[in-house]
Amino acid sequence: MPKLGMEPIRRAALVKATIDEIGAAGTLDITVSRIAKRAGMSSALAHHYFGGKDQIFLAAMRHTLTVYGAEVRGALAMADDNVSRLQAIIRAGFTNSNFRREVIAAWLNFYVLAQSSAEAQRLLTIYQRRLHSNLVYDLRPLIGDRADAAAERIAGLIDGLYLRRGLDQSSEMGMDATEHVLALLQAELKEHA
Amino acid sequence: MPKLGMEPIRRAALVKATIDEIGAAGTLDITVSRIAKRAGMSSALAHHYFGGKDQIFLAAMRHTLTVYGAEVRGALAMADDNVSRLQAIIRAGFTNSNFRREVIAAWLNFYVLAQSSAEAQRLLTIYQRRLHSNLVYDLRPLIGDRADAAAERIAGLIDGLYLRRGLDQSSEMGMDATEHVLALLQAELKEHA
DNA sequence: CTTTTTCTTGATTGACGAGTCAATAAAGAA
DNA sequence: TTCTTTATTGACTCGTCAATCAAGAAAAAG
Repeated sequence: MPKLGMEPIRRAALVKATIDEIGAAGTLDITVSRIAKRAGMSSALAHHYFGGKDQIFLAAMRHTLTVYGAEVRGALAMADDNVSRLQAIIRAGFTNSNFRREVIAAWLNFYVLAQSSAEAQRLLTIYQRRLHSNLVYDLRPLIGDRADAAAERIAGLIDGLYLRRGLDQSSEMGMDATEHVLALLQAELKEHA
Repeated sequence: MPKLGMEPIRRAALVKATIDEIGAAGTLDITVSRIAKRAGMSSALAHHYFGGKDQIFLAAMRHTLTVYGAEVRGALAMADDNVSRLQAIIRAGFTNSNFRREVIAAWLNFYVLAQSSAEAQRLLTIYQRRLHSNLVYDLRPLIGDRADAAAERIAGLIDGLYLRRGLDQSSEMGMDATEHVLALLQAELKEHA
């Protein structure tokens, strides 16, 4: 019973199913059939809309990065001064939604994928650059020349703590990760005085 | 022409070949046959000595962690006071050998593997705990109660910068990563005063 | 009401890969 | 020498999976 305009619906369902499947398996070693079944359609249809497994993965990756980007933008919109904007950026990285199993699995696997896929590499670089430039934008007025190096450290600590907390997804450790990065931020600001 | 006592030699060759193959592919999605061919033997022999693909991966992971551990211990042996020991630990994470393509690929993939393999998870936890306790050991005499939180931040920054630098293995960025973590160390120490 | 477009899948193909096994060969033990 | 242990592989099994395709079914267009 073909309703028209199915394409965007199917694509969205496949992207979600892909992320869930990655989360369930912990790997990119999952089959198109399982993704399609989870999304409620045949594997042939998945191929029809995406063309191949690789493109399904890349779509899932784009989606993950888009969601993260939207979260950051949302948090930034509610902050006015430089310091609270910086705090918002930091907090956005450690929200509960970012600590769901599937999201963690997706990020880890995308890092791996970036080693063999130029497009994945590109997407990840965009994420890194955006985070860096967001940080520099608000750090510069506060600490001037030190902004770049400080941003490098803060971004590194965000990624590193996310990696460490993601591994043993034990309870709510996103809390303390946030505190650690905020502490680093304060140290970077105080250093200037 | 079976010489006796081949087992350790074969195992070592397979472990090395596995890491190289992971580095070449960027993935754990590699075949036992290719590993075996790279190690100069038949795939049947690989199965004979390791029992299965999973165990080959775990052996490769153990080897990688062992090498890293040895590097740290070596660096620590040449330092006497607390501060230079801390600097040695930090530097050990960013040596050239840790930035070889295969080593980076191995680490990234082991993080992914830890999501689906209890044993891999265990090994990675050991690494994290050891790094943390090494840092605390030398931080405690310097900053007391602050040691634990500071160690968390330093370890997080080490992992995070390694992740970021490993992705775009552009030139010698291990240098600046080291500087960043050393800067954080100084900030943590100064904070105490 | 026929034609075209969109959507959908079952069946199939073609390839590949993990793990097994029987058989071979050498070295040492008895 | 004969027996046993260790090393080694080619061939094979069994399963899986990505990708293709021809065909069907429903909506929209004419």
